Amino acid sequence: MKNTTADKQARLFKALMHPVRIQILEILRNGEACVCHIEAILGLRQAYVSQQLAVLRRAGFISDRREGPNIYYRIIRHEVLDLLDMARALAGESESTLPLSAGCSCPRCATPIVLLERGV
Amino acid sequence: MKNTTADKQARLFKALMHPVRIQILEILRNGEACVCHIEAILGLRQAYVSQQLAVLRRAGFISDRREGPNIYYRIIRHEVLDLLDMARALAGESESTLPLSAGCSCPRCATPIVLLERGV
DNA sequence: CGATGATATTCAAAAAATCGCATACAATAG
DNA sequence: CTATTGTATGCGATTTTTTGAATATCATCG
Repeated sequence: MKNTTADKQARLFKALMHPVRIQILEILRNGEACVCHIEAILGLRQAYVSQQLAVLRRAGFISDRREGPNIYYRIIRHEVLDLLDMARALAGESESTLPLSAGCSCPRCATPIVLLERGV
Repeated sequence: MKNTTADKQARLFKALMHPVRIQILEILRNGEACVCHIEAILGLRQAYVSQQLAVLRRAGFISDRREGPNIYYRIIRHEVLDLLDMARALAGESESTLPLSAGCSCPRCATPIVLLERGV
């Protein structure tokens, strides 16, 4: 595998060239989320979401953390969000219309908002 | 073809996911260039360069202008250079090492530098 | 221990991108 | 008009990506 500057740049863009991966990053923009959460928001199968998460992980954009049976993903290279913003502007879109909440069964979603706000 | 915000963003990244196209944009960063020029700098065949230029043109990043037998390409969405810069930074590279001059037979290249500087 | 729920990985088929070759086209020279 | 030069496009073989289905793993509960 070649490793010029252009190759490295191309690999980053390659990881972003898929709408589902872009939507996943938009979800993670608001903070950690478990797979079941992403699955519920996007209406996609678990295995498929896991695959796309793996691509983003290999690209170095996100990382994961296990909490009991759930695995929470988060963005570790926040610059990638700037890339998304810039591309959105170039595409002539002002907002990314994405449902950000979803009813999934992970403990975080199951916990009433009131308690979350109290930091419980 | 779907047309959500994420789809549009993905199409832009798709046009940038190839090292040769990134290198072409880096060449055009310095101003107009004809196909023979790009061909000479990158050491690629003419038909191949034309194909990559077509992808960049369809993505709306560049435009062309005919001058006699030569066709000069230029960037029309300069924001794309910001995307390249940002990706380069994310890749941990500070400079794009790219030969910017080349000996090709187009009138512009054939004109001695001295004359170009005088605006001839 | 076995069962269950959450997630990851593997495999294969379908779709798309890459890239070389041949050819078409436009402009100029003769 | 014909030949030549600079460029574009069409076609096909190869490679890569996508996507679903099946399976594996890992933590927890009983």
